[in-house]
Parts: sequence; structure tokens; C-alpha cells
Amino acid sequence: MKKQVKDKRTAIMEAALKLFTERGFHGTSTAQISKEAGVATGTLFNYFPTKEDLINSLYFEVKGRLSRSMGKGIETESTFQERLRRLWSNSINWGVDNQEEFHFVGQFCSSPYITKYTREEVMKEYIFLHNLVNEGIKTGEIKDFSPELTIAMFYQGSRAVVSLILDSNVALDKDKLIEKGFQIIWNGLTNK
Amino acid sequence: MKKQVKDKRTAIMEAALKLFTERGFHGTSTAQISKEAGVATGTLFNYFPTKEDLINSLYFEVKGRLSRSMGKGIETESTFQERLRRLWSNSINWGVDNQEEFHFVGQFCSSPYITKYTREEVMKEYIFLHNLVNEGIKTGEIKDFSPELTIAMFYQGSRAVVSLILDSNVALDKDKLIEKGFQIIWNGLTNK
DNA sequence: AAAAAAATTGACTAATTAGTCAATTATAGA
DNA sequence: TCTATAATTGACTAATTAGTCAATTTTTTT
Repeated sequence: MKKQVKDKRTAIMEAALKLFTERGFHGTSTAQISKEAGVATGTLFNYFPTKEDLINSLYFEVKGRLSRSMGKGIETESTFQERLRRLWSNSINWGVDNQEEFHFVGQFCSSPYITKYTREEVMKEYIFLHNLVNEGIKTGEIKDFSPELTIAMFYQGSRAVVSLILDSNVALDKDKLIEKGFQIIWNGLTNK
Repeated sequence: MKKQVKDKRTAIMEAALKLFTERGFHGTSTAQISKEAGVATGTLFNYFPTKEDLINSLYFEVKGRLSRSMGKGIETESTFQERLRRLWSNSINWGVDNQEEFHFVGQFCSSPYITKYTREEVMKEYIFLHNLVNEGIKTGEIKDFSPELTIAMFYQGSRAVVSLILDSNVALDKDKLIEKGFQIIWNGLTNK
């Protein structure tokens, strides 16, 4: 008895996420995805006209989830530093709690299958990050490096910490590592 | 008239680098690689028993080139800060000057085609980096975060700067960006 | 120069691919 | 209930795939 499929579109995306991450884009056939999702091969093409559409939709969806996780609760923080720290820990915790998504993004963010259009649409979901950084620069809380540089260092830094936590086989203190990473970024962006 | 192929193995690797980066691993056929390299399909399998062997050899080779570029000239620098700065600019300049390699590494560093063995062999090429960081920690020049965290933040930070330089369509001052990036990392790792 | 060894070739194969479409089943509106 | 519309199915196809191997060419050794 197959597990009941509530929403076939979702089932297809979940199957694709798993298989693309495991075996790559062309390494995964549409037949495999359909089978894993519990639908017929034709059904996949009802929801996604091509395999490339599927991975682009998936990429957009996953990056959207990340951006929403990142922003969770920042409005409750009172200082700029606390807001940035929250953003930092949110990012890292998302990666640790959603390994499949984390690796998927890492594998496909610079892959040729993701179109320029998708990349641009994804960018729009991260405007709040730009706003926050600009605010910090304006109030002088962080130094005036270019906002793009600041964001890129912040984002890649957070990915570095997630990889470190995931790759490590010894049980290390996750929260301590998150805080240490934040110290590096915060000290780097401010300058006492 | 085909351009003369001095070394077929090299030609195959160069072709594979270009095509894998452009179209992904399974998106590139061995026939395409052979054609691009100017050899017969059978020749490829003389040098690399399987397609997976080819990409693993290529990954090892490219990461090796990066590590050698990174280390270039550090022995001539007199202070720890200058050695780290040199490492930083070497990394970034390598990425900017070798875009294909840079994107290849980004695309395949967390891909399922690269074996655990290859990853471990690659790691060995970066021991000098660990040594340098440990030296800096021991002499107190940088703060005692874990060496792994330090290296991960440093490496991902340098990749962030390369991406920023490559993605930017406006002509921005590369050297200024490299120096700004270094300030962030240096301020982050020390704490005045 | 002749013989032996090594490198190179490309036609070939069995398996797999993304995507189609006519037929079937499920859903919704009257 | 009956009808119309929408969703789902899976057998099918033309193209492509990684890898093989007997024959040929090139290089090395004597």
C-alpha cells in the first residue's frame, strides 16, 4: 500500500528534490521521479512542461523557503545586532534542519540548468536582507563596505558553518559554533 | 585543420572541464568530450576507465591547481598578516583568472559524482593552510576560533568575493574589493 | 630495418532517455 | 443522475547513452 499522495505536484517536487540532490539533474530520469512520487510518467509533464521547468520551480521554491526561514522573528528583536544575529542563526539552523534543501541549493546555485529568469525571481525574495544591511550602514552600526559584499560574505559564511556542522563526525556544540561564526562576521563588519 | 594535440590526456581533461561546467556531468556525453578534445571515443576510456573516473581526476587536478596558486609567494611575506593577505588575494585572483575552474569547483564540490576518496586526497593538498592558521592561533595573531571554522569562513569568503567580481556587470575596482573583503575577514578573525 | 609493444580508432550494442498522446478515470455542475 | 471538463495513465518512440573490442596505426626496442 503506497503512502497516500495528497497533492501530486508536491509529491513530484519532493521526489525531485531528493533524487536531484542524490544523483544530479541529468543523473535522475523523469521516470525515476514519477516512480518515487507515486504517479505516472505523464503526470509529471502535466505539472511541469519540461524537466528543466521542474528543477527551476523547485529551486525557486526551496530558495523561497530559505528566505522565509531567515526572516522569521527578526521583527521581535530590538537591536540591529540582535536582528543580524537572528538572521545568522536562522540561516544556519535551516541548513542543518533541511540538509536535502541545503545541499540542493549548494549543488544547483551555479548550475547551468537554473535560468537567469529564475535567479532574478529568487533575488526579489531577498530584498529584505538588502534593506536590513542598508539600514545598518546608514545608522553606522556596521561599516560601509558595499552592501553586496556584506551580504555575500554573510551568506557564504553561514553556509560555511552549516557545512562544518554537517561534515563533522564528532558531536560538536552547534550553538557554540553558530555564535563563534557570528562573532567573526560581526567583528568583521563592525570595527571596534 | 585541427589544432595540434600535444597530450591527449590533457586535451580530454580540458574538454571535460569546459563541457561539465557548461552542461553538467550527465548533461555531457563522453562522445561530446572526445569530439571536443579531438580524439576518438575509445581513447577517452584508455585514459579514464569510466566517466566518473574522469570527473574525479579533473576535480583533483583543479583543486590541486587552486592550492598551488593559493600558496604562491607566501614564503616571501614577512608578517603573518601579510601571508594571510597574500593567500586571500591569490585565491580570489585564481578564481577571477580561471572562471571555468572556479565554476567547476563550485558546481561539483558537493556533487554526488565526487567520491569520498577524492575529497580526502584533495584535503591533503591543503594541509599548509591548516598549518598557517594553527601558527597564527599559537602566536596569538588571530583569535582561537576552531581552525576548521577559520578556514571555512576564509575559503567561502574568498569565493564570495570572486562571485561578486564575476557577476558584477559594472566595472568595479577588483583590487579594492579584494582588500575590503580581507578587512572583513581580518577584523573578524582578530579582535582589536 | 624488422619485430614487438603500445596507443588510437570508430563502428557497434544493449540500455536508457525526455517527452507524447489516445484512452481511461475522477471530479464538478446542472 | 447525466454531462462536460479536467486529471491521470502508461505504452510508445526516436534519439542518445556509456562503454567495448577487433582492427589499424604509431612508437619503441632490438
